[in-house]
Amino acid sequence: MEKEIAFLMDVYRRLYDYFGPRGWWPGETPLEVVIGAILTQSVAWRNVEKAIDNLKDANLLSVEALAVVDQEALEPLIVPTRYYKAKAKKLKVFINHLVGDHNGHLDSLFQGEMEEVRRKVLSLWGIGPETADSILLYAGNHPTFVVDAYTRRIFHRLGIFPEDVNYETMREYFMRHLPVDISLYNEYHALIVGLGNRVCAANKPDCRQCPLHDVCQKFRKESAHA
DNA sequence: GTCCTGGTGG
DNA sequence: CCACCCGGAC
Repeated sequence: MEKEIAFLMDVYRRLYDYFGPRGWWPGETPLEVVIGAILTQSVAWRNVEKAIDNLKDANLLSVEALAVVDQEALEPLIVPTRYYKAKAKKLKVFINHLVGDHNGHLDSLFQGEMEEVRRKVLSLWGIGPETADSILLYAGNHPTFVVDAYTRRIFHRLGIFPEDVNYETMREYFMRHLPVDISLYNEYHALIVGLGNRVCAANKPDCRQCPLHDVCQKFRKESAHA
């Protein structure tokens, strides 16, 4: 048990020393974080920025404006994020719940015991575990660990998870072995994403410049063959 | 052609 | 388990 804490904190320190603080989430307000978390599903963040700029230019970055805008009017603005019809619906579903059950206030939505809030957010159509945890951590200041496809890929290569590990198993691993710390969870996930899209790529990982190469099982195996 | 901070429905 | 949603950068 103590070994896992030491390992996870060593990985964290290496990533932090390599990248520095990432300053996440890249959104200016809690509402923007929520919108970004939905729009970034399976899409590069670069595309999300375009959509958020479009929403901002249309004066739609407020609960009041999003509450009255038609779903069909939302669609053309978020085309850069792919699946724009589905995502327009997801945004409306979230806003409708926020207005209907919380008088439009995110503070009210986030109030209460974390797992209770998480179940409530997860029950909304279009909000899966990664989006829910991103919203809870980065907009709601709840200490939940966000995991994603990068986390699975990186920690599988490190030798920690099987390739087909599910979301909840990964989340529980981090939350069981790390101290409950919002800032740590915030930065750790951001660093994992940084490594995932800059170094530990799906096809051609750049293992030579990876700050984790000497503790990586996959790297050791490939070296053993050389 | 590949990959990108997923989620739903069959 | 798999199809679908369905744009943009490299």
